[in-house]
Amino acid sequence: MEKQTVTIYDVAREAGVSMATVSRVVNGNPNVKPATRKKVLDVIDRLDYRPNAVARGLASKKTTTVGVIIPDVTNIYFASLARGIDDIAMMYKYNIILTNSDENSGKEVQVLNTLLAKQVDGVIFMGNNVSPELKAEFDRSRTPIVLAGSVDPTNTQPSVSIDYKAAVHEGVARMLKRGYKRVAFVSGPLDQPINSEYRLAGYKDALADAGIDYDEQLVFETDYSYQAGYDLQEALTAVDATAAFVGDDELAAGVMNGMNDAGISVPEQFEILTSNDTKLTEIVRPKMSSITQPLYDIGAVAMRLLTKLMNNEPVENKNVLLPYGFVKRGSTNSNEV
Amino acid sequence: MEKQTVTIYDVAREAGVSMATVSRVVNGNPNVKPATRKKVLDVIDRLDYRPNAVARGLASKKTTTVGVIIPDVTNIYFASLARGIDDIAMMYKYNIILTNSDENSGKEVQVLNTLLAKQVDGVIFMGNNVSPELKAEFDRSRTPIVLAGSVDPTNTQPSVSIDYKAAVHEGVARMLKRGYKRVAFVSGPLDQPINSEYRLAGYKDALADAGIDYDEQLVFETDYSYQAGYDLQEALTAVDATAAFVGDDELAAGVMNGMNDAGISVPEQFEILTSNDTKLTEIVRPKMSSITQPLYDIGAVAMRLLTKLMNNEPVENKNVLLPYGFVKRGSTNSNEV
DNA sequence: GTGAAAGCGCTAACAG
DNA sequence: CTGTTAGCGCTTTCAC
Repeated sequence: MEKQTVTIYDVAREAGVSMATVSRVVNGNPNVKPATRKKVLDVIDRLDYRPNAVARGLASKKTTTVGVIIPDVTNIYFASLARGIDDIAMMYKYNIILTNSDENSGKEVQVLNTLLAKQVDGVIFMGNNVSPELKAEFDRSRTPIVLAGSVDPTNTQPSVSIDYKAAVHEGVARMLKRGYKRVAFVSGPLDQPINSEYRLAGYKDALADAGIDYDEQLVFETDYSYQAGYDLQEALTAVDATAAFVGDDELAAGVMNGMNDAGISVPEQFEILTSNDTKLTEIVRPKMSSITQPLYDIGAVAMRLLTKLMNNEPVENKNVLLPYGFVKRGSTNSNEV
Repeated sequence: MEKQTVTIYDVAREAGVSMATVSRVVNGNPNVKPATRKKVLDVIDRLDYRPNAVARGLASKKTTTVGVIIPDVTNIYFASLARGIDDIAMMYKYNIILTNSDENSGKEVQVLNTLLAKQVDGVIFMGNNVSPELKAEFDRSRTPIVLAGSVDPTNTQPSVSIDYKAAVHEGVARMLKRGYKRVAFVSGPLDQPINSEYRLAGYKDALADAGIDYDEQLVFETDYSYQAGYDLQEALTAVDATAAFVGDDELAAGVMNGMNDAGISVPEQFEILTSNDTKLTEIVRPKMSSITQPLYDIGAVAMRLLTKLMNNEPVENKNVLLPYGFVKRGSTNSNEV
């Protein structure tokens, strides 16, 4: 498996200079006479020399690669963040080692360890449940780790996300204000803080504001799949829900299709407000009203934050909250979302 | 940036053995007395030693990481393949460096080079247009490279995909047989061989079989976006197309929604057959009939093939074609797809 | 079964 | 502006 044949020695010899000089021109060190620089560059070109990044990493203790832990690339929400991450990473000359975790705590810990073993300069973690073991690893690591589109209630780790609680609070409040008294809350697993401590909390706040009693029957905990949403129709109608806030777009699309297919038309007989404003919201019919959030930017800003951390640059705010908003589309009735 | 503090020396000293022995136990070399193995393992555990993969890579010339070039993670089709790739990679203890190329030839070449500089053990390339420059890099590289869900007409590179030409041929033939004489062909850029030399060729074959003249007016070349499909409605009706084969699901969703929103109902007045059978086909209304292909498996098999190539294992067939099929859903009329 | 020693290819002082 | 010299942390013969 000869991947690399020509080394820095070869070009040094060919160019009649020392390897230190070759290293300098390769690294753009200005302390090289233009003439010798050109000479070296020519040899590099002729020999098709390509610096071995592994050797470089060993000597410099920097690999210019960052690890990215993602629940599932196949989920458009996370994929959108990943795209933002990769673009900024590339901009700053970093590469990304991407690994799917399936939100499995054991896998997350294991994956983090192999990333650290590979000496990544930093890691971006996406996932909604930072288990105690994972948290312990985070704390132990001297490598910067930032959370993207994810929250850890302890707020002890750098992160980039939106104010989920406030967003849901406001979104549900708007539905309530329009007279929907039986607004269901549909989300992924409630053992994920993002669902329980943020979204559900926001939902409860909205209820409280409106003077409506919290009814546990209206809370539906499922997994994030389309099918799970689709299958919710019966349960939803059984409790006379007339609207729903849903924590994930694919899940919401399932709920909507399930309702419509059962003859309960959205939005006339049932309103839906979803959470992530992914392109899915535009593709389904009716289009879904949604909380809006800058998906790409969450990833991009997280990566940018990470670059600062990796370079020990000062960071004013380690827990950045990006702005959210609302779009009114076909799954809700009012003309003000 | 002290990422790593304890080295193999430390554990060797602590355990009272040589670093060679530590290396042996770490690598599962059987030539170590159980007693010393245990002793070493204990120290490793106590010191929380984690082998430095970079040093390992330099010494062994293997990094256990493979590069993956993907057009865009945000595209559900490619993301599905990527998931298959990562799962199998993980199974074989490899990690993935993922980079988006946007199908930009210059970027692809550049990205491939940085991957090779990072000494990846292999690379998986997804992309539908292997430019001459890229091809030259492929040929020059001694690192195995396999194409996944992509084709290179020269068939000179290992690859895993389906028989696009035959699939389209058969799909269009079925529509034709049902009396749709004006079947449009909608695809991404025709400078991509997958669209011109495979899909369009299959379309033409079907036409020829049915004794229908090829009408260039029915061929629509766009980009792969939802919006591009949506905007096609006028052009499609202008040429009296009564059905369409579409080369991408998101694009197809656009075409379908564009038609329906314009009052031309699918499938009653316009049939649509799409290509990738991603989950999008189930989420839209009506659901879309599609060519089926084992997305996850294409990625998985490609990665498996790559592992063999990386280990110099014999490979019977370097260009594997996985089976395709058809699903009849709501966007076509017949009861036999 | 275990140790000593020579690199892997490059960066980073330190001289000059 | 350029060369010398140590390593970086680990794998891998080659002896014993």
